[in-house]
Amino acid sequence: MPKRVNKEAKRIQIRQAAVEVFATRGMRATKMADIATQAGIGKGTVYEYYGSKEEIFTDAMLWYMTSIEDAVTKQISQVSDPRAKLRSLVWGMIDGASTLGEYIGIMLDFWGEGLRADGLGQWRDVYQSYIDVVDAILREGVEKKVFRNIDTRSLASALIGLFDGLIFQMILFGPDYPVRKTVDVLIDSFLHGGELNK
Amino acid sequence: MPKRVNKEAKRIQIRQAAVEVFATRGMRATKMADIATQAGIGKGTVYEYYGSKEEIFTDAMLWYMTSIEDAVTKQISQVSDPRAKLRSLVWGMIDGASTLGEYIGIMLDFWGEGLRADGLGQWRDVYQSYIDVVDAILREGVEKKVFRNIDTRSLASALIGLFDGLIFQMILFGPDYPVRKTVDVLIDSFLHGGELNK
Amino acid sequence: MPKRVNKEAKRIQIRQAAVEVFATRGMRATKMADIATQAGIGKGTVYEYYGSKEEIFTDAMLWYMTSIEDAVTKQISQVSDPRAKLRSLVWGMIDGASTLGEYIGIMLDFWGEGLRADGLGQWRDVYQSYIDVVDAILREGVEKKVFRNIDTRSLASALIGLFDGLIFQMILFGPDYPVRKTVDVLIDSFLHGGELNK
Amino acid sequence: MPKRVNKEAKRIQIRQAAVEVFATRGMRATKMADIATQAGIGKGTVYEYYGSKEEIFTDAMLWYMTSIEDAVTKQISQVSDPRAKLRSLVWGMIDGASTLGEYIGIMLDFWGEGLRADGLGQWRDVYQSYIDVVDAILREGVEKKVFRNIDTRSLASALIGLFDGLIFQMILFGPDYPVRKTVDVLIDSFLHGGELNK
DNA sequence: TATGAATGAGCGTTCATTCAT
DNA sequence: TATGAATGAACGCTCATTCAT
Repeated sequence: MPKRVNKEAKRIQIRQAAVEVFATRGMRATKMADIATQAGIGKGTVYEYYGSKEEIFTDAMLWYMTSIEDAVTKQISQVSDPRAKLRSLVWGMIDGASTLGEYIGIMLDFWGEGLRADGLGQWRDVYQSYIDVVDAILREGVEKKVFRNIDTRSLASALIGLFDGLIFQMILFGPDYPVRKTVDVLIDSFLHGGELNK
Repeated sequence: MPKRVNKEAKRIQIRQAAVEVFATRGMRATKMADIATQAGIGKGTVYEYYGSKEEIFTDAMLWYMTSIEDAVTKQISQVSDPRAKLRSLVWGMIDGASTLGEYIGIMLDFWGEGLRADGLGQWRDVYQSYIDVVDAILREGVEKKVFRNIDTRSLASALIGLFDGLIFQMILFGPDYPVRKTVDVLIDSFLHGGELNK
Repeated sequence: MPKRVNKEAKRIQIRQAAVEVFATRGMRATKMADIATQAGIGKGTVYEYYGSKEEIFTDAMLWYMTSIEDAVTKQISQVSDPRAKLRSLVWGMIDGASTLGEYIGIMLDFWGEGLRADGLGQWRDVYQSYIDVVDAILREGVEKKVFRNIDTRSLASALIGLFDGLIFQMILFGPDYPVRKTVDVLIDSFLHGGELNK
Repeated sequence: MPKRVNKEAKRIQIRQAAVEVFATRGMRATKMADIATQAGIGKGTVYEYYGSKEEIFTDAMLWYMTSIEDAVTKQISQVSDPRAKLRSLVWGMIDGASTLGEYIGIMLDFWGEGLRADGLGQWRDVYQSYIDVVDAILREGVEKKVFRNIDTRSLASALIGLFDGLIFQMILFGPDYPVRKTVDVLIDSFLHGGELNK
């Protein structure tokens, strides 16, 4: 009988290795040999679990995005007040990305490569799903008369966009970039308005 | 030095051609031959004006970002009220990107490739410059007591991030994405606050 | 030695599976995995019975050629008249190939691959054996004064060559190719001569 | 200005190199690097003239077959008697192949690879063309009452098949194989019939 | 100066074979 | 004995860059 392996576990092992090298060197500069080496297996073995480099990339992307979404969902489930939920949401996203910490650079490739080719559909689904989560919170807030009667869908979209933009600057300016302060300021501005008096 | 002028004109011609193909196919999928063809010159000639594909890419990136900044600066110089300036600023960014319209896909590569390699420094400068412009507007508003006493630097950073995020969604969701409405809602939320009563 | 029998039976099972996939996809395009799957056994098991893909191929080739030879021998043993024997011979070859019917495409690989590498010797032996059979018939005919005093060896070689050429055209032109008519015409021409009067 | 090259001449140079290595090692065992080396050029240069290995192979095949056809056509144009034409035809084919002499082994690949994939159509055309030429000679002989009223089409097909079979044996048995005698015997048998008396 | 023919390092992928179980 | 997971040598093809003209 042949060696028994946990196929799924090995896929994860490879994906993990891939995320590490993708994050460091970028998708294009990452060679299959790099992934194999990082995973501690032979080059050919990678192809027993993934059909192509592209497939690994897509899988890594989905896993990463889903991980963040999970972190977010977990965060917001612990509070009930829409205002707190909103804060919690943004923090969840940031923390989700930060937990995956050193791999955050992989987002660059998600943005750069993920939209080319056929990945667009899945990518759109992931984003739509993000937006839906935020939208739900905002609508709850409006219903509970905690938020003004805003266009929740647009605002949700904007908040997700904001999140991406911040991630980008985290990467651009490095670990010294004060994400947390920036986020706090922004949420505060949103909640209380920036205008002095009207 | 009439030659000098021609030299510069040809560089621009090449850069323009490069932007077009980069935007359509993406940096990695763009071959030097494509750029040469688009520019209507020989493949070898490109190397008389640029040392490498990388150099063309960086130049295109800088030109694109600067173009947007110019559009913004022009927009905001026409109004004086900080609130109007803020709106004008965001609109300027969106319009800047929209004027460059069909090339917006190039942003994906700027994010994906621009930060790898040595372009990071210049990239940071460009962003810092963007943030400075926004910061100036916000500080002016605070000084004029139009805005609350907010952390202008953080907010400026956040607004720039928001802009990037929206550009991304414009690309992701295609021409049907309602950028303008989203932007309006967000600015409105910022100015007047989302919370119902305080 | 009951194991011996099983061993042999499995070799045949594998060879049969190999012939099927070789005929369909061709030797080079056939993967060891295909043969294993077709044989309903594991990939590694194949190596318990054959040392290499090359070895399977050679074995399949020899079996196929021998099968045809057997069909021929059987056919001609049923008649005694040299003329009838000659017809019977050619028909035997054609039928032998046709009985193996759908696998006829495998001949392409026998011709294309069989002569490279070290298979040449065995290949020569097989053909020599074919030629000897035909030669015997012709010599018998000459001795019985049924055929003219021809160079039987050369003619035998030519007839075998003819057979190969027809097989090739059967493959090339597909099932619509009228082998039987062509063969009839040829044998008739040989027996009665093509020239009108001498 | 760039170096001026005779594109067509270089294609021929590459094809020639390809024929040499294909004949020696076989199509599958021939590496693009081998062809390049043989042609005295760089590996990448080959791709300036041919899109793929497959394309080179097809081109070589067509050229080879056409060369033989040309030799045949030339041969038979020099005689007028159908009997002489028939002899001349077969000799033309053999000589055509022999002139291309040491490359005759390439026929193995033509048979083995040429029928797989999409080469089938062209291959069929080439053969049909061969058969047409032979058919014309035979029909002329029948019309001139030199040959019996035979099925010329079938016989033409058979003669072409015979040719292939002989080529095969030339390869199989090597330079000592007496092609010429075999051919002579066969043509003689055809013209005068093998049967002693009727 | 302008060109495009030439180049070869480099990489994704395949698959026959091995071997631990 | 039987298996299939693991492997890495091998190869077709790409394309940025060079340089002879």
